[in-house]
Amino acid sequence: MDTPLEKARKDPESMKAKILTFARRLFGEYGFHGTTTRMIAREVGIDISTLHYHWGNKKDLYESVIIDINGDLRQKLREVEKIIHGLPLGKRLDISIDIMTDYLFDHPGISNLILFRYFAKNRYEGNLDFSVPEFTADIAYSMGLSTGKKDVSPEVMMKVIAVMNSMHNFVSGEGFFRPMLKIDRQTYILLVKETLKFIHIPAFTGGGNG
Amino acid sequence: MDTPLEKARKDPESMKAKILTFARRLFGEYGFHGTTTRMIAREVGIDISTLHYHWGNKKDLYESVIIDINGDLRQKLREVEKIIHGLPLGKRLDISIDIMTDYLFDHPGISNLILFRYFAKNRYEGNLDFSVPEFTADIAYSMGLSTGKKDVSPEVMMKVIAVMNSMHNFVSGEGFFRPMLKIDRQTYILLVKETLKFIHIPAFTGGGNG
DNA sequence: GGATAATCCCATCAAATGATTGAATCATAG
DNA sequence: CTATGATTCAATCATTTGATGGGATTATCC
Repeated sequence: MDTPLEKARKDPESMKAKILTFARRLFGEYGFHGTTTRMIAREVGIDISTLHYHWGNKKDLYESVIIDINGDLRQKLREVEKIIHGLPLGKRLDISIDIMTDYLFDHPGISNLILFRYFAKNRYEGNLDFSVPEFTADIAYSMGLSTGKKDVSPEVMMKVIAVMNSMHNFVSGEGFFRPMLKIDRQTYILLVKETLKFIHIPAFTGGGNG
Repeated sequence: MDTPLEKARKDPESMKAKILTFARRLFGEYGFHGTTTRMIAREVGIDISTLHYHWGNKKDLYESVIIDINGDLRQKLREVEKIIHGLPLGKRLDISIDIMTDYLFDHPGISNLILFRYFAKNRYEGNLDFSVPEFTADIAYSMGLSTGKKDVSPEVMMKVIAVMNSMHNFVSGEGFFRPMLKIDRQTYILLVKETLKFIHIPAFTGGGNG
């Protein structure tokens, strides 16, 4: 018995998948309360009742979106982990920043929704999310800041959070920062990578760059 | 002829000021669409009509909150600028991080609302905000990254944004990160300062710490 | 082809939400 | 005290919003 989310993943052309895609974008842009089921339905080009038919209520759809982006992010992090494995720390950071920045700019809903969950409350009951501590610990291990993926210290967790958040910030804040800087998208993405490397690499490599 | 905001500032005991205070907190926690006028009125302990009497419609109140936090932030930044003036860069960063972190933890609505404006869209028309580029340029000058407060390069603006955002992130994200790390508030604040210094000081001082 | 289930839309509902009206209350100057 | 204006609240409105029921349409299986 597949869940609606599993069905959607199996058939990306299905109505379920289409709704999920637009829901991700809109929830990411406007937040949970800022997005109406009618907005989502209108974007997809369907009736609200069709939306409810496929995904139940709004909260269920939202939670499916969250689970979905966590899945995507987990997969991408594993991919990056394989690529950088064994390289020196400076190089690991350099490559991770390049790959993850490109990926997040291509999938802005991920950064948007992650930040929303960090900073905004829902008026309805919030479900606990175990993905963030899991990811954070994994990255700490992958960066060589921890000897294992368990019992990572708060100090190290904070450093990893700082790195990840600065990426999400620039990706999700593009709509605000880019008009402010009056630069085009290509330049902005390049500048984001440069800035991230400028800020983070010295901290973890002791001033050197490799 | 005073605007409602000016009246509220003159008399912090007034109903206008009281409403503004609760509105700041709630808009910061739940965002524009996540906050209802009834939620604000209930917190203040008044009727919705009283709220509308003092502040007009919801959007006007929200914009007053934004102008208000910008004023507070501008004042605090000037204060910090005076304190760190003339010190070496590493020391300037060290002290700025201490003071601003304490200040923002004492006034969490500021970080919350700033981040909301960066990352979330409103369904209603967004008004341009000229405070952010202004503040950013001022900080760039204050950090010695720019020779003047005008014509600050995008590269430098990005670096300043990265520093400010990492502070706002930890302040605004306390409700998410602190339970995750299972540490008390005091420890968290200390850890935030340490992490911010660990990340940012090496980048701007070339590896040294003074 | 015909039965069956899945998918979709029109019409509609109930609750939530932003906002207003008009009457009551309070403060204060004359 | 009393008239005037400022402030507050109860009641109410119009719209938005989440959600559903029932019928139409389409796909699928036998």
